[in-house]
Amino acid sequence: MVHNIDVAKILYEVADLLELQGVGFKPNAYRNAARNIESMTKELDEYRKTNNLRDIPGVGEAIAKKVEEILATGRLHYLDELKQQLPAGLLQMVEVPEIGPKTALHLYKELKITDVQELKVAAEHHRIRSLKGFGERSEERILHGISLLEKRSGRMLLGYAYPVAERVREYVAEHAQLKLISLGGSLRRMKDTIGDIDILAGSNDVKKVMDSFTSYPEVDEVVERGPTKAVVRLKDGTQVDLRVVEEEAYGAALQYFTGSKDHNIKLRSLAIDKGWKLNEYGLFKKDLTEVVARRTEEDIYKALGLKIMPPELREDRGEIEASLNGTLPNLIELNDIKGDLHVHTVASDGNATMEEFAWACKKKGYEYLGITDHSYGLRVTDGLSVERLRGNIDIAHNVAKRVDGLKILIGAEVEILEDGSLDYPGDVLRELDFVIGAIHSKFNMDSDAMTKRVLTAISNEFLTILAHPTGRKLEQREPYPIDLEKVMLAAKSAGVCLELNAFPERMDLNDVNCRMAKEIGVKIAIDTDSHSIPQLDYMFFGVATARRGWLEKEDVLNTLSLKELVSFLSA
DNA sequence: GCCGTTTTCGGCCCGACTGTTTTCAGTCG
Repeated sequence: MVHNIDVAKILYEVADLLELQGVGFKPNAYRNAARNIESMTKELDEYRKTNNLRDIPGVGEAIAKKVEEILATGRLHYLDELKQQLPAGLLQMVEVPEIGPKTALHLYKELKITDVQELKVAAEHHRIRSLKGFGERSEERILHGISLLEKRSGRMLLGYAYPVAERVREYVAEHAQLKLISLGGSLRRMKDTIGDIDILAGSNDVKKVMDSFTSYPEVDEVVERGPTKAVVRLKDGTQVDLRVVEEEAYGAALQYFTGSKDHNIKLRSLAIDKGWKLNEYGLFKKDLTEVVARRTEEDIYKALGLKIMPPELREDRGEIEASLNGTLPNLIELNDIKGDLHVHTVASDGNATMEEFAWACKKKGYEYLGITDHSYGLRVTDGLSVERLRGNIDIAHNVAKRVDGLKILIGAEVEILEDGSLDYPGDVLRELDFVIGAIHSKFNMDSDAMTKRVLTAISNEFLTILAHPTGRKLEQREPYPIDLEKVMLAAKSAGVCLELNAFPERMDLNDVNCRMAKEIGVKIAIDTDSHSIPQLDYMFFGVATARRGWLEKEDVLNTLSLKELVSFLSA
């Protein structure tokens, strides 16, 4: 089966190639369609049975036809044609910072440069400076860009970028004595991966802010410094952008720099409908003489007839429409979480004891903690034999005597074997408070087989939670092929929960899949999969991802009180 | 290529910064 994400991928590629050819507007049309398809909560294959593909925003006659072809064949003839018209290496050239589609095409036409390697040689031999519009500095920049590209290993994970960004923000706040300073961009929207760090400051002393920023001890290179904007690169390669606006316009700027781009475009068209104009300095009457709103984000949204919405929702996935008709979700908050149901102790591959975890969770104000060491089948993690698993139960009894006010639930993260059976026999599983099932091996089964494997596990009467349901590892491993909709429908009728695993590399289910789960009506358990005490804090990012998936408190298992949870588990 | 209650053509978000230029094109977000 062809998944939505495969269709989107092809459409994105078409967009990139068209852009390279200098075609105007079409690339955006393809990208828009791809984005909307990517964020759909129903598979296209299913969707088109009851709807017209053209009902999808951004999909018209031409793209609908192409989507049909992709769904039928998994390929797109048009894309193959485009690929033949230009060398594939040009797409990589565009990845080099400072090289865009115009430059790449120009270099190809004038100097027959077809990939990054040839670009590097040409710059080193000073063959580029002879072109009109290029000079010595251009060659330096290109070489610098290539070296950065070689060093750069994709996007940063939210869980790791966030603390880095917070440290910069706090440093500048302290040194420039700022009150108005915030993270912006995809980091503020809590996307699971981050391209660079955006920080926004509101101050009427720009120089002081800029100086503080560029003097941050971790800064390796000041890439750019203008009157309102500076860009630095930290020693670890992270790029940080800072914008400074006057205090009066902070709200408008924060709204603008939080994005997303598509969210902002839609807001701007709302402004245009009212005869206004929206930019990072405020919401204005058309001739820019009169300010409608700009001091706070709330003012901006209110003036446009909207309720202010959490940054996590601002992806143009229906939040503006929901705000207009008063159906914005009341998103789950970190405080709603009453416990963590997926942690590994020293018994398997964790590095803290059950008691250490218990004290840490009690300190967080949790009501319960689920211990889930690995089962025997996962040897690399020193998975527990039945005997050692029973040892865990004894440990729990002892810890319970010392840590009062926190209920320890003994579970296990049990391997889902190739045939879908679980790694402990039923009479052992019966002794546990709950059971997490997970796949850690044999990832390369085809979609039908993998789906069947998971459906078999779901039909096991002892399974409580399906861990990291797609098996993806961000920047490392694609999700394994699986029919998630079938899995969710089965989980719903079996009363099994799906996990939102908050470990930064996993973040699985992702935001879009969480929303699909909500629509189908499957409960989500947000777990950290902690192997050490500090990792318990990943809950913050798990909740953020749940919020991006429009989840409310009642959609999440571990917002239940202990009493409610116990009754759920015994049902 | 898409879209629409200023609609079936003619728009398509908007501004900062840089380098190579004397007024702007390209990139980026």
